[in-house]
Amino acid sequence: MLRIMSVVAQIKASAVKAIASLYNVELQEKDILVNATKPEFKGDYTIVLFAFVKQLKKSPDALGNELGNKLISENSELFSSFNIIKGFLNLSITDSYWNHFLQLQYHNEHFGIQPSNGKKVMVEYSSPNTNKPLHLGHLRNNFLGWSIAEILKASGYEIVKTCIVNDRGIHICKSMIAWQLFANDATPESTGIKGDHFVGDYYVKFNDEYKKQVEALKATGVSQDEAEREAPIMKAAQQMLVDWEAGNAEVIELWKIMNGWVYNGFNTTYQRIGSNFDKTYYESNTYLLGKDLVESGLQKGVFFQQEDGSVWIDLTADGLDQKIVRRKDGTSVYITQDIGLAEQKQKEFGCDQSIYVVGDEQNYHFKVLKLICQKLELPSADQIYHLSYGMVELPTGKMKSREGTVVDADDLVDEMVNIAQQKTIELGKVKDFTEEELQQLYDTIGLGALKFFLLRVDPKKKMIFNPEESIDFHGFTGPFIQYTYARIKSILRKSGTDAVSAIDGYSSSLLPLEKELVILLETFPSIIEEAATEHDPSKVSIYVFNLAKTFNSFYAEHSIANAETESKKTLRLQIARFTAQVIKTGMSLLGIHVPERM
RNA sequence: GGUCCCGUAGUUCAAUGGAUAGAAUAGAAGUUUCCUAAACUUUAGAUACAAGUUCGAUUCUUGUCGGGACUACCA
Repeated sequence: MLRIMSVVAQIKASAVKAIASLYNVELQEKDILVNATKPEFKGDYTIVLFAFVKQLKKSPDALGNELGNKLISENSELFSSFNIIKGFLNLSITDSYWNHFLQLQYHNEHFGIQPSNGKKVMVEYSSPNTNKPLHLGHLRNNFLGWSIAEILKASGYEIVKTCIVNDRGIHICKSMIAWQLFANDATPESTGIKGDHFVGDYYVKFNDEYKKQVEALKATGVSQDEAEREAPIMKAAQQMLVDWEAGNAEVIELWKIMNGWVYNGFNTTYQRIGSNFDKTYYESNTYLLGKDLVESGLQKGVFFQQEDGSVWIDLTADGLDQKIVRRKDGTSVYITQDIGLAEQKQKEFGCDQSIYVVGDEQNYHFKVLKLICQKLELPSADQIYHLSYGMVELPTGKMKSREGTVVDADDLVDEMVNIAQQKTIELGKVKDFTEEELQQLYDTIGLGALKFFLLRVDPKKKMIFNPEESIDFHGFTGPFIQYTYARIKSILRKSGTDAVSAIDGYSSSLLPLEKELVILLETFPSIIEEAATEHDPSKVSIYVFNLAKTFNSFYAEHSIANAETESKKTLRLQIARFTAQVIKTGMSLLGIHVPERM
């Protein structure tokens, strides 16, 4: 595939060359700051001169003039003119360059997609517990994981998507106990309740009953602590965990049945939101991993043993605390499992990087995990990358299941799809669609709105979701971009896309909005690159929105089908087709579909 | 107590140390004989506070005030 250097890269390269020949000074391309020129000034791209004024011992104006003249004389096919304002060298790119670029790329369906670079990256995301259904936080996690995987794929990496299911532990036993006590053999089938919700309901029932028992005990005069320890239902759950670990057949059987219900529910949700994994790990299989590493760590002197037999690592020299890695009863803890799992993944897939999409509440955990792996000199150590994302919060603060303020994933998806349906019917533009096509359209729009809402924000930052106000379908939203796409496709259908052909000579001049669009389109590959290196899908979201917005202005200002001349019509059709292509690719990097009509 | 993160229009979000801090939404005023008005155009509105570094600070440093996370022999 033909790879063209981006305009910005060309500007940097030619500036380095010009400065070398003018002043005999060797600069690096990264030393040269090139920005898009602000709209109030003439030009397309701007070189900021201050950075090397001192080094070259020139006044900004003199430097700008000499550099500007040199650039134009050496690169006449690229630069048409320049001006200098207060230390900023504004460069205009020739229309013929933009035309040439457009002719080369407008029909390229893989524009922005890099060929394989031979490297493999693992992305772990979702990581649900099997005692309750998925919620809004899981959605952000899933969409981020999916999008990062797509963005890295587009950057040339091979991707392995994994999920670790937390399917064992006291919380699962709580649901199981409550089911035994209160269900009277009810099942998701008998009640018609989705499996994960069904099991989640018993988890809630457990907590209700537990609370009652604690209160009852306290009424008899025991302390809060003791009541919490002695509540019969809690003791039953703890006993069940012991039985599970001992392999008690009856308990294991029930555990399998209830987890099966939950997996059915999860699968429905994953399918609905378009998420999947290449490999799913289950903690019931991995929780014993890492034990042997504790032994070797002890021998290497990385870990130390306390008198009670528990094993620790001292990270105080690294500014962290002491951390336990094996309990006194010999069982391993969460972090030990994670060390073992990291090694397991490494052996199984041999990836160059392993990305964990996990909330920022676990920043400390991953810092410790990486550090321990490094101290143990494990091959997996340097591949660990924690893609830490902020929590989704309500205006009132954190979502709390105990207070019933959790926004359920299935409910939210349903709500979004319903709104999409309602608005589509109101507008009445697709009355000829079949029922199946309509359902698909509602899903596309509803999920598009939801995914875009969660992916338009910098992943590192926490974000606020207000359940009182539904997610918007206007403005900086998924449906806005989908609508722009559908509009373009409509134009192309009416004109016949095959009619688009090369225009004569690359000489036709571009109107401001035409040029703005071509310039934006040209930056798409570098946006993907930036999103990949920063692990930040919001870069793509913002870009695609700006592209759609610019196209809509263009569309309102200039007619495509009834353009002034035939060559203008061809040019605009090419721009429109190219824009649609980039919107489609960009949205696919976010896991969002675009409709042909809406 | 310790470690870390965050304070930008009424609200939700942008801004690799660069020009007059961008958008969206809510507000005000407009646009439909013509390619989809889920659109377009115009308008008003913000860097918590105080010092410092710099030609230049939302961005870097320090302090103050406010908010949050983590600091489990839970996962």
